[in-house]
Amino acid sequence: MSDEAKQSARAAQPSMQDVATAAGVALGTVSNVLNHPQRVAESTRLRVQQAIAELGFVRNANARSLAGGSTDSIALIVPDLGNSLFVDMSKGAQAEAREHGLSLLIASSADSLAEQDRYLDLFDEARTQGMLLAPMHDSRAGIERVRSHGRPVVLVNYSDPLIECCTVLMDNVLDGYLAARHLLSTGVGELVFVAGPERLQPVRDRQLGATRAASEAGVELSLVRVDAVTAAEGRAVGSEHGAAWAAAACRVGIIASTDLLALGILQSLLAMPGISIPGDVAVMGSDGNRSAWESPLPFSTVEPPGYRMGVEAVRLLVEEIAGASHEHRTTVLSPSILERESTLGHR
Amino acid sequence: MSDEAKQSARAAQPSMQDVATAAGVALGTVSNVLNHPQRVAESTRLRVQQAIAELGFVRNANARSLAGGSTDSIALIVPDLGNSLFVDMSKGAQAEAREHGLSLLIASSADSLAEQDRYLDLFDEARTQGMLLAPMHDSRAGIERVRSHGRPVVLVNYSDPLIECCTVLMDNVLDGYLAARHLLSTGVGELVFVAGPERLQPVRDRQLGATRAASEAGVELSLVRVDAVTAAEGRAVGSEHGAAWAAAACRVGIIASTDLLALGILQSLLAMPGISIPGDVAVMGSDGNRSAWESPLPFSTVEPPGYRMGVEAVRLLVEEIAGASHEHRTTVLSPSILERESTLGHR
DNA sequence: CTCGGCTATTGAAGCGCTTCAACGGCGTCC
DNA sequence: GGACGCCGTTGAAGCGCTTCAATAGCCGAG
Repeated sequence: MSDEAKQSARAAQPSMQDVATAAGVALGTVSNVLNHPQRVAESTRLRVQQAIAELGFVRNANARSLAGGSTDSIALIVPDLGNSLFVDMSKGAQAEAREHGLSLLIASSADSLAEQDRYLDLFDEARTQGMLLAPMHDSRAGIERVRSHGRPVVLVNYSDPLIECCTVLMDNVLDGYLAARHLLSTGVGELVFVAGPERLQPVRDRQLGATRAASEAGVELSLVRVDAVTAAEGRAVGSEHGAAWAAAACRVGIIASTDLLALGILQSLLAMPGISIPGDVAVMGSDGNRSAWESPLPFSTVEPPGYRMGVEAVRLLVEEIAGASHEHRTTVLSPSILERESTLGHR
Repeated sequence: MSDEAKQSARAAQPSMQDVATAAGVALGTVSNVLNHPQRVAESTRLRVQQAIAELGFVRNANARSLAGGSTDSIALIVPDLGNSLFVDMSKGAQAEAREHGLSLLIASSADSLAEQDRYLDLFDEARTQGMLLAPMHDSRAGIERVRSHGRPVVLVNYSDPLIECCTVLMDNVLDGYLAARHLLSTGVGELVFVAGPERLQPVRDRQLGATRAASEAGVELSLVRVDAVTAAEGRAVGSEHGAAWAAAACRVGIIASTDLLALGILQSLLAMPGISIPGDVAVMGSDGNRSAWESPLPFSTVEPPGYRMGVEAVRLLVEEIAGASHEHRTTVLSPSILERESTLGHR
């Protein structure tokens, strides 16, 4: 039997018909054993199950969903698994998917729009029940394409007012607001917001929140704009402005629009002699990206509710899949502040 | 047309037959347009393509692979996407998969054997070309099941001498060896290895390497064993032994068998007054897990070659898929040392 | 002893696609 | 001008499964 099993495996895998023949029953009975066991007499069921085991039969999911008309998987496409937000999100999504008896397939578009489109199409063709997408900028065409095929898409972490679908966001305005409030509470007299490219919506929102907090407190907030939210850009900013910040009349609070920027800024500031952190300059990140935490000095940041975003996104998707009368909704979750050495230790 | 498209999307998606009818050609011709365009006259091709666009036709990948007999995707199953090793691995695997025209599906078993089995079966039933598995301990049954169905599996990061298949490993003995050598080079006179549970092969190997380096240098290496490789256990170890380490006659070098342990140890040591790091005690991690880098003091560690492991694993898998005469191989890649403040700054 | 009403099983009709033998039209060559 | 070959196209036969109407077998009620 071992030989026999091995041989049949080497060649083509055994089909349901093979199982039926081996068990001396009809094809439909095998199907019933698998899908409606209560319809089958116990003796028959046992015989079929034994045949299945002996032949090493594996259901063909492709044929199954062809005949049955649907699959039980959903997909999550994220731009970068290196960002811990998306890892947390995938964990939440997976847990919630299993609650609903769905399997979650994860794909990373590696920050490439082309790759994102490839996966959208792949999952579209695979007839998944629906998709969760943490879209890149300019994803509209791909999203609309999938949606127009009747396949629901829930957006996560990024919204597009022109796309009409369920969305799960974190409150990036609050993110910036909390970051600024935290810095202000440590006694800084001046704020600097290091912004990324205009097109990055989360970054824009954080700026808005920070600005609001600053004006509420009557503190000046100045702006530094960079072309990319990377550690390298952060280092450049630090080198360029570090001396001026340290020389300011009052203590300066820096809000980096992402943790990678914060990392770079800290790296360069710490390399400059005579600047005390957080004495002269206090620095905050604002997206809780753990892969930026390889820092010479642990820095404060704002943590996004990644896990809950994943959970909520699956809930919305499941509702839309089931829903005859579904109305698109947007869920907004709040981030939380994470205080560390780059801002504390002084008043 | 917009209405029409929307309607057909709401209901069932259009099939190839629908396209054929719309374009006034036979079913087979549509298939040819999609799969062998050069066989079709240009005028016909254009007509068909237009019909496809108008109907919003999407190939059904399930039917396709049923009829065609194969898919073009492979899967990667990892225990935890929170560990940056597996994130790097998935990036490498994805890049290499695309080189070969394959799509990579990623699944996380969330450290649950049951979940790992679920995904093994899911991908088995989905008739993927093969799987990459970073197995959990005790995975043999599931792996053998999939392999016995004729579906190749490549193991990553963990080997099992009882399972006969291609494997990609990092050299954990070298990992421990490098860590110990690095500490010795900074002038420690005594080494401590903080080991995890016996059953964790990588941890055992690191201990072996560290032991070897210690004996080569004629330095004593003592052992502390913990039940789990977590930050909490690390803190417990630090609290228990910290004072003794600091009081030792010579400078002590601590090798934690994982970065999470190192993190915990550092957290507790730094909370104890009067201990200088790396003056009295130097601490190293040894698996380069970036999610443990939220450390009060950046620590040295050994970085695994995650990306290259992903690439190599896909290569082996592709070879086995293609290979009539395939011989199982094991590729071993070397880690590299990462020096930071927890060990440097003193001689 | 018959018949209605069960339950367990069967067989066939698709699901949407790929593949391939067969076909028809047309230009070529002798 | 007829035979030949070629290219573009067709139609049908599956791929492995689900579903469902139809059937067979069985029991108890009449």
